[in-house]
Amino acid sequence: MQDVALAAGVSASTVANVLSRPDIVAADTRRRVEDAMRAVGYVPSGVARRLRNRSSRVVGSIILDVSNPFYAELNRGIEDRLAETGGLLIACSTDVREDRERQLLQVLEQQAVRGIIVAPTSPRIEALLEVSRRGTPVVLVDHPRPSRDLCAVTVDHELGGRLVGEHLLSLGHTVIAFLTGVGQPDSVLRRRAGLRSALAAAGLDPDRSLLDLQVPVVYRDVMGTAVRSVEQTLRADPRPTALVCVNDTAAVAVMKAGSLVGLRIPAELSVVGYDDLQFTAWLTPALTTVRQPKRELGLTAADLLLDEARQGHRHRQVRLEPELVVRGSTTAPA
Amino acid sequence: MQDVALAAGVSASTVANVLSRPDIVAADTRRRVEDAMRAVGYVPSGVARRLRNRSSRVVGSIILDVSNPFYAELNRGIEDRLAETGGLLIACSTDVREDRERQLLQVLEQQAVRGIIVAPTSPRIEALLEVSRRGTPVVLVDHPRPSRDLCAVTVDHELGGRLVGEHLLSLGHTVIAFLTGVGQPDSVLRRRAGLRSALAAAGLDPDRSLLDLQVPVVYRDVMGTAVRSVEQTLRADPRPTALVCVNDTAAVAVMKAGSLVGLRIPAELSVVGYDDLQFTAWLTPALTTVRQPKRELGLTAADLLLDEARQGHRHRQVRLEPELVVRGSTTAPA
DNA sequence: ATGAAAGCGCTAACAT
DNA sequence: ATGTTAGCGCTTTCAT
Repeated sequence: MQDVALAAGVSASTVANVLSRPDIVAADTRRRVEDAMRAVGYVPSGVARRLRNRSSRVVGSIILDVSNPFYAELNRGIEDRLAETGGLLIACSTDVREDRERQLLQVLEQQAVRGIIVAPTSPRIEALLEVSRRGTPVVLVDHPRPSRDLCAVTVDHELGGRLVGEHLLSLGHTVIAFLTGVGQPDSVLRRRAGLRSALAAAGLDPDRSLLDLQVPVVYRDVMGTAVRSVEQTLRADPRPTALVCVNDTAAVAVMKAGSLVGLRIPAELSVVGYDDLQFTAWLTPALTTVRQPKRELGLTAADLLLDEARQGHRHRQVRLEPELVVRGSTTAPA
Repeated sequence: MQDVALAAGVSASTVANVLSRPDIVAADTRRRVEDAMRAVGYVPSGVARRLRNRSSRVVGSIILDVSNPFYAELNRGIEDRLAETGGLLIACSTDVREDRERQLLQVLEQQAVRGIIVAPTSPRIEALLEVSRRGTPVVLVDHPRPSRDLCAVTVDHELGGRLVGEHLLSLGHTVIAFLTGVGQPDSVLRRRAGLRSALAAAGLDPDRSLLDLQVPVVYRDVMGTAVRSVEQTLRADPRPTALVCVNDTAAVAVMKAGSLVGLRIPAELSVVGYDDLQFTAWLTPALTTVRQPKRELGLTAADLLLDEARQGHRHRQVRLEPELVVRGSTTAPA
């Protein structure tokens, strides 16, 4: 900055003024300074600026895994909203490790980011509350127990489950399997509750008509896991005519497993996913699933975060609605 | 920091020493200071530290689209490598807009990040060279014309094309269609060159045995685009017996389009993708494709970037090899 | 072993 | 309209 000032024959503060309040600088002085900047190859120090100003344009997000399509789209929503006002996103993955979440939280707080958007690995949010209390806004995404002291966006997973239940009931299914891994997060439990409530509302006994299939997922052998799941479904008595999967990836694996064991889908078994990843529309049969408003989740989270800077901000809890997408993988039972 | 010093009954510099050189502080003083930090709820200012130190733990990446699985995995590789030394990633998307790339580059440089990893939108890299010259290391990913003045990682796309060609030839295909959008990047041109060289090596005339199918992609109607592509393939004379697609997503769409028009794949048409996204293994038929070393690309880029800080660093150009993955979507022509 | 002091690059109140 | 000046929170000599 000093160099620029020298080259332009003005003081450093005039250079500063050209940067932050160009209107108060005389037009030709401004031009001289701008030329000098270019000549010198001057790059303003965002770091020094922030030390002075307190304000940062960078927001952090801490989510499970940036390479998971669901979170990738979520992040994309955040990024798009931030970009509208020149903001940037630091996207970090935890791999569901609580220690990593804590570490990332700490680093981001020290970076003095504008705020942090977190899809928490655990329901315990004390650490998040502390960060928020110290002055770095925190927004929760898809967390089970929204706190009055934090903004939050969630998806109504119970509705998601209910929509699936109602759809299958309307097709005539009365025995349904619900395929999950072991030790599922709250969102899955809610979905299950929604599914059961739909069955109950139709006069069925959820304990008899909903079969819980908890399968330990072997990551090196997803296909093997899927085949076992399908076999287990077919062996059950009474045999389920529909299989509701914990997410689209699982559903795709299950459909493949079905074709491996010679099962016709949907004729012999209807399959339902969750998330609505893009390619599921292009499978054969195309997947019936529940669309999560992934991008909207990110947009809303960013909105809430940006609003924290406003005078008189009040924490809000927003709930978004998922949407049933009926395609070819479900049909009436044989 | 002053508060902590007061609470611990020491000077600010002792607090600073506890932070950056704990060993030179007397054990019990250190304990007193650490207690005070906790009591006060002290969070060191990463910003001030960087203004003093020059060093940042944050790396930026500028890629096409974080929600594209290919780039998501690339970023994941970068993030994983950085995490090993406490580094963080700011992941940004350009949507192939050059102005956005320029803007992001500028913001990241001002943030004084440790370095920037870029998958450039265009072959013109002057701006990148300038940033690098001014002191922010830049690493190129998958850029066509590696510069001697920048580190770079690329995938040997020509090899990728050749592998596909050799595979199809070995199955007995002699008329092959190559499906791309219009105005393809250099990487696709190289793949095409590899494909042609394989045909030539087998004694075929590439101009006759390779049919270029450039289809304008309508993003709102990917399926329509796919159907038109398949129809165009089938109408060509001589009729191609294999369709090589620009990427896995296109290949999946094409397979779906095939099933819509009653085409049996691979019996009547072999289909090949590119990238090896996870779910392609679970399609029916599973997709024959070329695996790009997505995560390795990220790991290597991060390695190169971190190495820039080393005394005596020399810019390097690393080329990674793709790998043919043969699955069910290709077979001998009827 | 600890503290005093200077300064990283910038901004904004105040003075000219 | 422009310049002077006093920090923002930290690190790092250099004294003590």
